Amino acid sequence: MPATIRDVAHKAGVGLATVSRVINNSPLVSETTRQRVQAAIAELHYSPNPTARRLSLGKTLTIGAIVPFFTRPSFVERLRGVEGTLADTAYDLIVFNVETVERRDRYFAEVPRRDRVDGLIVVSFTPTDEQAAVFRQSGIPVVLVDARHPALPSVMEDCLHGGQLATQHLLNLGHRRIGYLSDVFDDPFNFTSRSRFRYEGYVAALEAAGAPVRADYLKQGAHGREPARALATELLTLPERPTAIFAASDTQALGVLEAAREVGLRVPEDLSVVGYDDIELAEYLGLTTVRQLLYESGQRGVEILLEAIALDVAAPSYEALPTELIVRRTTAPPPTA
Amino acid sequence: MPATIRDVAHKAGVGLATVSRVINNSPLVSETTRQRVQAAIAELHYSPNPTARRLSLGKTLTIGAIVPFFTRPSFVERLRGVEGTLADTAYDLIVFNVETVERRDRYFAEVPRRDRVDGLIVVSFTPTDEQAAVFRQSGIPVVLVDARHPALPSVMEDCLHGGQLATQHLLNLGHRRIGYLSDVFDDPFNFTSRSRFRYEGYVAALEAAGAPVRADYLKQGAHGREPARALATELLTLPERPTAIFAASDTQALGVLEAAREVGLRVPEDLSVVGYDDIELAEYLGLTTVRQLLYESGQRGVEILLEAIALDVAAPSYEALPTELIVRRTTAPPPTA
DNA sequence: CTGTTAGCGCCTTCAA
DNA sequence: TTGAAGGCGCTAACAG
Repeated sequence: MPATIRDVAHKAGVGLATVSRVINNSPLVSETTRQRVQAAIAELHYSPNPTARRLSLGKTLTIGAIVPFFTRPSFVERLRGVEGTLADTAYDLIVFNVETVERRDRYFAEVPRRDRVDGLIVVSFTPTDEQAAVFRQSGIPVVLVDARHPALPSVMEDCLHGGQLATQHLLNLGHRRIGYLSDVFDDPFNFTSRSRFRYEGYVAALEAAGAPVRADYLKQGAHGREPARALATELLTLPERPTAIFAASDTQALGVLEAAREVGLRVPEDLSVVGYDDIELAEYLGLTTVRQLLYESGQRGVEILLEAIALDVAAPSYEALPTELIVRRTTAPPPTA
Repeated sequence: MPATIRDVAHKAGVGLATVSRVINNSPLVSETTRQRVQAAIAELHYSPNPTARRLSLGKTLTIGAIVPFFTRPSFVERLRGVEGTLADTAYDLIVFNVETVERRDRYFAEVPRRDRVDGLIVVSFTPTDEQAAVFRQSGIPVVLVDARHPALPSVMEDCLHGGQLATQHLLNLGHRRIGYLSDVFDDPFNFTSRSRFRYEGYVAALEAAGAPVRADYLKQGAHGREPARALATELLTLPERPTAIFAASDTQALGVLEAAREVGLRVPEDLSVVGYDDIELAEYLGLTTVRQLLYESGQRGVEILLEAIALDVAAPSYEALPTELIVRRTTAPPPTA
């Protein structure tokens, strides 16, 4: 049985309210009584009961995070940013891991409640308009990280910028024939189609450099290494094959690497390859790639959330996070024809 | 402002207690009033305020997990087991990520409190005797996962078994000259020296098979791929080199693979290699390795914790989890001499 | 079976 | 500056 505020008040010979004031750093306490109270607090190892505090304040002092968090290392890294930022505040973090749609629907229905959390971070999931409406009606601020919705505050990497970075790097090396390989673009009305925006960055860079944007250099298929290998083989056996390939994910870049090996092309001498994501394997294999600010995305999400809580408004917004090019050993100038 | 129990009582024309009884499935309610109350609940979209519930019950309905959770994928997997198991209970999960000693000490001091959590899971950290004493005095059950302490309930992989598995596999393939490579054993009084117990399993398997345990086949050094590469080179340039090497971690196995390449040995034709951990790279490279039941360790930890909470006792215990051998492409019969 | 009442521990007016 | 008292929403005796 931990000591209560009453015990402290008793021991210090003051009223409950005074102890409360001391705990909350109210200036309305004389120095002498403050010290007396603090002595009593120390003696009793007192610390206020969080639950009672929450009930009395009408706040949960808790932030929820709904995350598909074990499916990919990148999600974990974002969550790390959330936790790390929250650790220095008075808020607890409750984690809701989503791996199935049932789980997701359940959490979406049960978690966004005033009496459950003071705010909610949703990572890597683009809500439908209905789901967004539910979030808004919950009365608590909800911030999207690595996703975007017009009705909600969102933090997301700048895919267009990432695509530009990668392409510009190849352009700078002297490449003009650059292929793009990705999974099929999502619905054009989906604001979070990453590969689509990466492609737009690719196109923008090419056009700015006056390089041709060739339809036969765009290959799309299912996600994964194997499909990417097949697509890359098509690219590499073209009459006029590209001298560089930008893959929309590292996984797909691995497929490109395999295809190059099979076709007998050396990387980077004969073919340059750029990936996207900077997964663990990328470093091991020396893959040039684009890295997102994962930790920072979680951090910014929390910052925006805490601000929304403090101001009691959660205006829709969109914040783009910059990306970073990691140059390793799979890119070089094109073969001198 | 969500509806309160009072609103429901009012609308249903009953007393507060009756609503409470309905919420908590008490049999002491007539079917008719129960239905009336439930109708009111539905109409008002009522759901009980968790904070008030906690205060009244004197329980937090919350479990804490202290995890070094972003430093390695395996920790995340264990945490996943914790979350998944808790998801089907009434408990919330608060996550405390530890990446620095300051953070650890702070969490160890602040988190184990009755009014904060009902129970605590500590992952992959072996407490000192003092820390264990603090846990015990906190009055809440604390369960160790992937660690062990004589004063606390613990769940940990059976390292000895893992070492045996790996060695037996090599023995079965016909190897007799098997090297062991690991980081330096921890203090012998540390119950969680994994590489030490893996070595003991290795020795046990060799002895059971009547194979020699040679001192020159045991190499230890700093953790990491590079040191392992150096150690493996020593092993492979021995006058009578081993035909197989068991590395205490996949990372170190990667170093062995590199060393083999440098020395001009083919894997698995000339040299078999077994790792430990089954990291992501292991699958990519086809490394034969030992996999632990990571998810299950978190799950068991929670089960033990919930039981301790229910029974209000947390007797020290130790539960060993089995390990699994994953045979891939780095092991084969030894070269026929 | 059901309603009334007294807390759970803390914060916050309102008086003094 | 300080203390007393009411209330946050719910549960659990205790009477009826």
